[in-house]
This record gives sequence, C-alpha cells and structure tokens, in this order.
Amino acid sequence: MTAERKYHHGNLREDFLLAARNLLEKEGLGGLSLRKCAEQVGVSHTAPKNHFGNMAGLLTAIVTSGYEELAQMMLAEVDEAAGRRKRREAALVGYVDFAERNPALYGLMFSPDRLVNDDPDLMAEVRACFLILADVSEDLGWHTGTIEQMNGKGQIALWSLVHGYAQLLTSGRFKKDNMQGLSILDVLPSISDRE
Amino acid sequence: MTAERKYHHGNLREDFLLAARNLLEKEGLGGLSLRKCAEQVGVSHTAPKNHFGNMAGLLTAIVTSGYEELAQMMLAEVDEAAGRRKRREAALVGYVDFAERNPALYGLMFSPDRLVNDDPDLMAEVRACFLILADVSEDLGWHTGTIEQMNGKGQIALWSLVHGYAQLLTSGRFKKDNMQGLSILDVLPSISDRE
DNA sequence: CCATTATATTTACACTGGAAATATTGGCTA
DNA sequence: TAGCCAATATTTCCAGTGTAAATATAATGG
Repeated sequence: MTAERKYHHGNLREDFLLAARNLLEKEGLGGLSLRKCAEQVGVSHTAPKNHFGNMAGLLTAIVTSGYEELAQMMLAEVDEAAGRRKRREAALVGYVDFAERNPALYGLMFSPDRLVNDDPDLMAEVRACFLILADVSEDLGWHTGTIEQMNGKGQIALWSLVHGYAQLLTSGRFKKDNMQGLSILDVLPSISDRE
Repeated sequence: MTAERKYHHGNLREDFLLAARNLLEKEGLGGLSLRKCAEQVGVSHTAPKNHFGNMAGLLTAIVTSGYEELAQMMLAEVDEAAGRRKRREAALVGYVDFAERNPALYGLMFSPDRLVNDDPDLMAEVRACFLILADVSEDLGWHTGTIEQMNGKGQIALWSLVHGYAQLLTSGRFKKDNMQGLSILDVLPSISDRE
C-alpha cells in the first residue's frame, strides 16, 4: 500500500515541511538537511527549490508554522480555563508547553541568522503571538503601551519573562531536576508580590 | 614585519578562538567554518583538531569565553555604580550590553545543539553568571530559593526576564526603532510596580 | 489538442567537517 | 649534548552539504 512514486509528488510542500520538522526535532538543527528530507519524502534533493527557494526559505516556513502553532497552543489553554485572570495565565502555560514539546524548533524561531526575517507570513504570525501576549499583560495589570508598535513596557516585560523562562528551560540552563513542580505561573507572582 | 610562518604556530588556540569569534559576529553562525578560520590564522584546516577536538569543541570554547566576558561586563558596570540597589541594577545593564555587542555569540550561548554541554569549563562559567544574577535578585527583594541548586524562584524569574529581553532585542523580535530610550531598567519596575 | 506553466530530475560544482597517515618541532631525560 | 617521546601541524582523502543550470515530465487552461 506504499504510495506510488509519480513524477509529480502532489503534496510536496506540506509533506516536506512535516519531514523537516520531524528531523529537526529528532536530530537537531545540525542534523537537518535538504537531502535527508528529500530522501524521506521520496523525491530528488533539488525538488524543494520550487517550494522554498533555498534552505533559509525552508527554515522560515518551518518557523512560521511554529509561531502559528504557538498561538494555537496559547489559545487552546485559554479556552479551557475559567475566569478572566485564570484564562490569561493559562496562555502562558500553553506558551511554555509549546517550547518544551519543540525545543529545537523553538530555538530556531529566535535565530534570525537562519531565517528570511522580512518574510510577510513570518511577520504576521509573530505579530499574532505578540498580540495574544499583549492581552495577557493587560489582564495581569501590567503597564501597557502602544500595542501597534510593540513597545509597551508591560508587554515587553511579559514576553521577555516568558520567552526567557521557556528558552532557559529548554536549552538546559535550568536543570529540570530542580524545577519539578515549578511552572511559569509560580515564577510570575514571585516578581509582582515583592515585599 | 609579518610573523614568520613556522611549523608550530605557538599560540594557535587563542588566535584561532579570536578569528572564530570575529567570523561568527561578522557572518553569523552559518558563515563560520573551520577552514575559513584556519586560512585566516595561516594554518591547515585540520590544525584546530589538537586544540578543540571538533566543531562542537570549538563552539564550546567560544561560548565559554562568552560567559566569562558576560560576567565581566556585569561586574564592570557594578563597580562604577554607587549605592547598593543601583549597583545591582547596573549588572543588568551590563548583561544586555554584552548581548547587544555580541548578538550571534549570545544566541549560540543558548544553543545546546551545537555545544558540548557537559564541558566542565563551560558549566563553571555559566554558574558564575548565575551567581551574579542571584545576588542581584536578592538585592531587588525578589523571592529567593536555594542558590546551590539554581532553583530559587526569584533568581529564575530574574534570569528569565533579562535573558528574554536580551534575546528578543538582539534577535529582532523587538524592533529597535520602537525601543529607543528604553532599557532593561525601564521594563524591570513595570512588573514590580503593578497596581 | 496544444502551448504554457508548474513541478521534478539530472548533473555538476564548490564547500564543509572529519579520519588517517605522515611530518616537524620542542622538551625532557639520560 | 644526544636521543627519544609527546605535542603540534600537514597532507591526503572521503562522505556529505546546498545550490545552480539544463533538462524532463506532467498538469492546466485556452
């Protein structure tokens, strides 16, 4: 029941993206290559050129889908939480969850070296994530600024805190052994409830 | 007055590290290669094997020197500041300064994919940075925990905030145009002074 | 049905990190 | 001082990488 190999793959872009993401998470960014993905999908190693242009284009597409998924995971948690404040805090749990489930991808999402940073789709998805976080910061009562320009102090502070926490966790700078039972919500009030 | 090319370089490890760091910051992580560094230093491309083992070893050495320098920059700012709280806050300014001056290196410092994470020297330098931040968090009055295990809530929160701010800034997620006149110190109290 | 366009392949190339064998040197010991 | 040994560096070779150019195949729309 193996799919017959036709000259035209038919769904190469999506399949290639999927294979690339799997390989990225399994072998890390260094282990990801166009040729490996191509072989796995059953296609020549230059086939992805039509869909992604080059390696940076592929990585940008992966990352874009990452931001999309990150937004979904934040909103998913929100939908299941009751109460205004609880719901907002839940978004942060979704954020960290995403990073923990996709550590390599999450790192790549903040590696402008490898990406086409002015890609419109990418910029749109980044913005979508920021807007969700802006909502959260507002509901937390943190000082806010101009959302449009992404320069509100409270928003900047919140994204900084959550991103820093997520990356320090997934990059091994925080030892998981010492963090058991601790979540982003535990570290959040430790700032605001200062004495 | 060009240095004569002897069979034994004499100071290869340090010179190679320097060349690698320059290349890293100039062309990004993707543009860094053993061969380019070797040529620049005037040595065969396999010479670094004796000193670093492999690419991961080189990157680890670079990153280790990075953490060392990061600690220095935090302490340098501290020495020039008057007053206990001011001095502590100054460390944070030094932290962000380092990231802004070495964006590619700073990113690499949190990319475990590429590093030998159990390298003793690396672990020691990371720990040194954490201890400085732990001092700051204590002086800020944030809740602290066991420093030894790196699991204090206040310390985790502070490092998360500063790292997140630094990386979002240097990775282009915050637009510098919108951040003029804003510093880590402006975003810090926006959390603690919540209403 | 045909021509255009999108999609995929083949081939070739420059570049990469690493392994293995060899060469040179500096330093230690006898 | 003579000679050996370990450290350091070179040469050669290889598998693997991304990308460009020319070519082949198929799908689509007139």
